[in-house]
Amino acid sequence: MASQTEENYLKSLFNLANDNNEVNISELATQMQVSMPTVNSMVKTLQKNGWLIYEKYKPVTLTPKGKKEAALIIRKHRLTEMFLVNKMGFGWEEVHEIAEQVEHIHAPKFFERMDEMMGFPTIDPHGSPIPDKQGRIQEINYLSLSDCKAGQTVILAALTNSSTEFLEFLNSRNLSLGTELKILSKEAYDQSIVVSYLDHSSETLSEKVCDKLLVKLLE
Amino acid sequence: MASQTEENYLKSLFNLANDNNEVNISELATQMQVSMPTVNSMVKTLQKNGWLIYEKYKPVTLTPKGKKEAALIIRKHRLTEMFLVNKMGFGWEEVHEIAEQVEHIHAPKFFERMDEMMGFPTIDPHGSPIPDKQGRIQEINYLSLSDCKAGQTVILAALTNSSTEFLEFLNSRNLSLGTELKILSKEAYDQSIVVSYLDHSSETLSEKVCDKLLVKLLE
DNA sequence: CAATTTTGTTAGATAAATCTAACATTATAA
DNA sequence: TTATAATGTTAGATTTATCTAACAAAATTG
Ligand SMILES: [Mn+2]
Ligand SMILES: [Mn+2]
Ligand SMILES: [Mn+2]
Ligand SMILES: [Mn+2]
Repeated sequence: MASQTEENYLKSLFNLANDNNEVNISELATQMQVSMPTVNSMVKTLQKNGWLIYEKYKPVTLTPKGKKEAALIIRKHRLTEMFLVNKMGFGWEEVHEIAEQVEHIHAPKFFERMDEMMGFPTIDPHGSPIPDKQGRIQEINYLSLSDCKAGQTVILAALTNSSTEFLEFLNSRNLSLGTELKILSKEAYDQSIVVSYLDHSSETLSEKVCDKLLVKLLE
Repeated sequence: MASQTEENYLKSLFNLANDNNEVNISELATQMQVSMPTVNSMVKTLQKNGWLIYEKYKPVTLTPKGKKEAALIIRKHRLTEMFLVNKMGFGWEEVHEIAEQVEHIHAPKFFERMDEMMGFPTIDPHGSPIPDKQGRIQEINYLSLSDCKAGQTVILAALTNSSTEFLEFLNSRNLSLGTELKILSKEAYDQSIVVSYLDHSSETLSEKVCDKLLVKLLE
């Protein structure tokens, strides 16, 4: 069984993996907020325990076992976030920190009950997919709002970043998942987009914001 | 902030404390399932951090700060157990192991929401009192079923032991908190008691079982 | 009270997870 | 293509939580 520390490394490895499933030591060090020697020694441990493949001076790669374990921790994280929002009344900006701790609890029934009580949700409160019990993730290909054009109507479906600050910004504008946005115009100079939704007849969203909003095109 | 390990020591210290608030190193070692030298070194650490008073060859004593911290961890444990039973449909025999992990989560709002959702319960699923937010415990003086006499009617209110095995024994006899028991007779030889309750017209409970059943006398 | 048992301490070792300083390799760029 | 920068490794130290072996103090008992 992976330690809590190892579990956090596995999650980061899973999230950082590129198209070749590779992760560099330096990226991992940055992500985990530890020094490179710490990562170097940890990847040796993780390899010894069968979670990843490591060769000197090469990027590391999760084994299938490591990938599944990571996905199952992410499953616990996202189920917890959804439970906190749907069953306990938390805001989507409050749940990440709590889930970061709850994800390490070893009690399959606890998470199965959450899952059942919520009717087996497939996405978390930020629109990210919840891996299934086998650790499989259904990847959905949303469009970034930045790539949309004036005249289109879209539905806010997910976020590429779920920091508390960004979520609080969205709260301040009454933006939540499922909101239908009409794109009124797009400014060529700074790529900002003007949208209307609900009782907001005209709201300007900067490129920085639009990049982080994933949407479904209506039709 | 106490480490998870320190938190578990604080809980054990709280539970083992005698009338003079003292705990012996050997008791603590047994309870924590570690060696005496391990406890010896840990109590020095706990003293250094202000959780207890330690003098060579003397039993240790929690400081008020240590006592409060312990009570607040026990509060999280018992709130969790109650939440698992009342809001998530777990049996009273399934919740201790999960609560043992959840009690270490640092997220005051999480436990406050549980508390709110349950309407501020004062006892856990095994009848033990839930300390308040200040770490104060309301001690209730129940009677042991062993000390009751034939002819008396009592209500099962709490347990002195909540091991899974004992809880499963109680389940098998349909005994749960709140059950009204009529004491039909008491065997002088082995102190066993014959009771009737619900649709059980005559059930014999050994002294070993009666010792662990805490009851309220009806009038 | 002296012998024995129980309880507690010290010393020294180990494993996990981290660090800094120094060095090595690989990648980038002048 | 060599100098420089970026990335990665090694060595050695630290902290936390644990252990066993050896010893010391306190309590119990004959
Ligand atoms: Mn999250
Ligand atoms: Mn985590
Ligand atoms: Mn319990
Ligand atoms: Mn615990």
